[in-house]
Amino acid sequence: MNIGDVADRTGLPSKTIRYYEDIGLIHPTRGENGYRAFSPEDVHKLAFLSRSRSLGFSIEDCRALLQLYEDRSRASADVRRVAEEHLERIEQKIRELEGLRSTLSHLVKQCHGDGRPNCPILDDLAGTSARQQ
Amino acid sequence: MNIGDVADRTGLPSKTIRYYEDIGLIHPTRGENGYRAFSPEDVHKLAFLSRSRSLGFSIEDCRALLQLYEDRSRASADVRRVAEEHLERIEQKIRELEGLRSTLSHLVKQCHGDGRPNCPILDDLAGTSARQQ
DNA sequence: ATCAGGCTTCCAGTCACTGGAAGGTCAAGC
DNA sequence: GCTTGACCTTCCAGTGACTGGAAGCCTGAT
Repeated sequence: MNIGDVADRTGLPSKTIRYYEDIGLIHPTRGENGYRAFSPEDVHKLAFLSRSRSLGFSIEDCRALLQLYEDRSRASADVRRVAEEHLERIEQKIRELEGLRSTLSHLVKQCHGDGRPNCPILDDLAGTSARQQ
Repeated sequence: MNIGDVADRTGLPSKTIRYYEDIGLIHPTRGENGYRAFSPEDVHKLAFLSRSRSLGFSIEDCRALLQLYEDRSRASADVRRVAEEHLERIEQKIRELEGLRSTLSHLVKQCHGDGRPNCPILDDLAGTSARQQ
């Protein structure tokens, strides 16, 4: 299968698929014309990568997960650990963003947002007012 | 004031301060020895940038906010719009991450995480099981 | 024969820094 | 005066995960 068809099937752009080959995630063979020739396993791996990336796993996590997937004797605890660490990073990020949201929404509410120059948001940024949160 | 003192005062690394000069956010003068000489206004601007960045504003947002801050005749509505757009991006990001958290925590809960190879997480990634969410 | 569209490689750019190398400057101590 | 160590300078390269674009080959249809 050519790269365009694989792109259509997996939802990954051709550019991304070439990039995944560059960094050694997949190893498609080549036809006589120099085109990449993707096997069903290649397509399957790419679908795996597409799903993993859409869940926010880093490329290196994806590499590890793919290796675990291909390792018939792996322990599910290994996979679970990767997923749990990722989940913790996501939860940490959510907490950070919620803090920002709280501060920003306070500031936005305080700003009358009319044509006058006085602005509590700028006052906060400049440190000329007591900080929210 | 030398860059190291400014770094201590603003909490920004020296490298970052030099970078902010490179991209035209600040314009410190130079002493005879070639060292940057930071005025109190420079320090104030850097503190403004430090605070804005810590609230997650992009560098380009910061540039706009700094310009608004220095513009005595600006309308607070302009500032408010920048902040509101940023707030919306943050809320969007939180929603995305909450979706990921939900999917991942389902998967992690389903995985017994012992030494056996059977693993619902990999099954999901490989598309061999019905998807969560 | 020609043309559109798909394929190839390679290079540069994104964002906001960060690390490191190579070298100039300064203040203190001997 | 000399050394030492902590500063400061510039410049280049790397981060993550692509993305855009240029230049050129290949294929299938008209």
